[in-house]
Amino acid sequence: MPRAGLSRRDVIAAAAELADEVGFQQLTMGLLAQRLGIRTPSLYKHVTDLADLKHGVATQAMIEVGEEVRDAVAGRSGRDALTALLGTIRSYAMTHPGQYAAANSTRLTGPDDPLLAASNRVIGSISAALRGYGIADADMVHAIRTIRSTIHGFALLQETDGFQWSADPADTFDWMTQFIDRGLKADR
Amino acid sequence: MPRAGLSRRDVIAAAAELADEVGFQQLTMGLLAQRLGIRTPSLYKHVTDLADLKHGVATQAMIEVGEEVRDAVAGRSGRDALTALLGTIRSYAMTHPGQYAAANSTRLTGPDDPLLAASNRVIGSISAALRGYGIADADMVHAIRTIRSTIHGFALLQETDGFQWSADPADTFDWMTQFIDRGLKADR
DNA sequence: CGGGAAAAGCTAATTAGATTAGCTTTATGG
DNA sequence: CCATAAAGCTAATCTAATTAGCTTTTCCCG
Repeated sequence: MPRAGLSRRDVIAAAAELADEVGFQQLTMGLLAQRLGIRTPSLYKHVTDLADLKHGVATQAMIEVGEEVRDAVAGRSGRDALTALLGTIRSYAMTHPGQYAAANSTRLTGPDDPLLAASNRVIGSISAALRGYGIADADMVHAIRTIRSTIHGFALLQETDGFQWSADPADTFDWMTQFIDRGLKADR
Repeated sequence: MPRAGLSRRDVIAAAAELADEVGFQQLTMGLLAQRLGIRTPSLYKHVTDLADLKHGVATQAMIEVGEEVRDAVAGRSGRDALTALLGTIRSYAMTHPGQYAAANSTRLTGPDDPLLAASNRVIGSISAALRGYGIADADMVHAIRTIRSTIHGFALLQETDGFQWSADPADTFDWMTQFIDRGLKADR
């Protein structure tokens, strides 16, 4: 019989796709093996265990978010940059719910975790997007964290609870973007 | 042999405590049974299954958050109310990480889910806390969602990725509170 | 007081998933 | 061509959830 000829990269990519379909929590070795047309134990030739697989998906996703955000923010500043930043992340979260969840709910394995490096690249782009606001150095950390919290919270709440209320989440997102933009512009 | 004499309430309370210790995801029937001094299958006399148990923990937690938030906000307004609101939720998230995660990551089972009712009570308190800011009705939904997103995101980021952050998260939290306070005060 | 049913436990057995051990087959570089 | 590492496979183990069916308390009611 022919051989699938898989690499670690292939396996993780398939897992990422599967995670988007069934949810990151529901990602299972059996399901993935089935998807790849191999038996479950064969997966262990490519990943150490389920934790490693999930960590790989998280890292890959964070790298991708980092690239998209970098490109979105490039050449823009101030409100434009902020809008592009937030929009890109939200869009990623909506089109890749499993991968987004992976990227943002996976614990770091240590100080040399590639997920940390990828994460830092995203933070770098956030930082770049804020450059035009003239935020004091001392406030930068807080501003970045506030923005991360906001987007992340929004993405999660929308996914879990869907915002029971009738209003369109997209409108809230725009409102929130404007809210942050004004807040960052305000004298401090 | 004597009987434990447990009720559903007891079981859920023990599960909540356990969730705070080992993490909501790691909450297991076996661990809980052990904690209660009974055999695993006996738990099924009190809860339908693991999902029911976790949902019960989530609901209980949301009810508790609702009460704490209601009390914290009572008799305050404007910035005072906002600070009390945010501080209370953050404090709950820090002292009861498992229960906080439960309350905010559990999907509703339907429109008559008691978790939804509990959730709405929390939202009611947020709404009350914002009363003093004179926010237009049309903006209220967005303001509430923005605040929920912010706190929730903050709590989750701190928990997941948390100590990567060099600066004190408490400082960021204060900064964020002030940021929101100013934003809500601003003319719109 | 006595009986009996419901409640609360228990043991045994099944099932799904993850993981490990050890064997087999395919590619492929020399 | 062939030795060998990589990529698969089957069989077996282990943990956790769940179900079935039996036993023992409780405790209400006559």
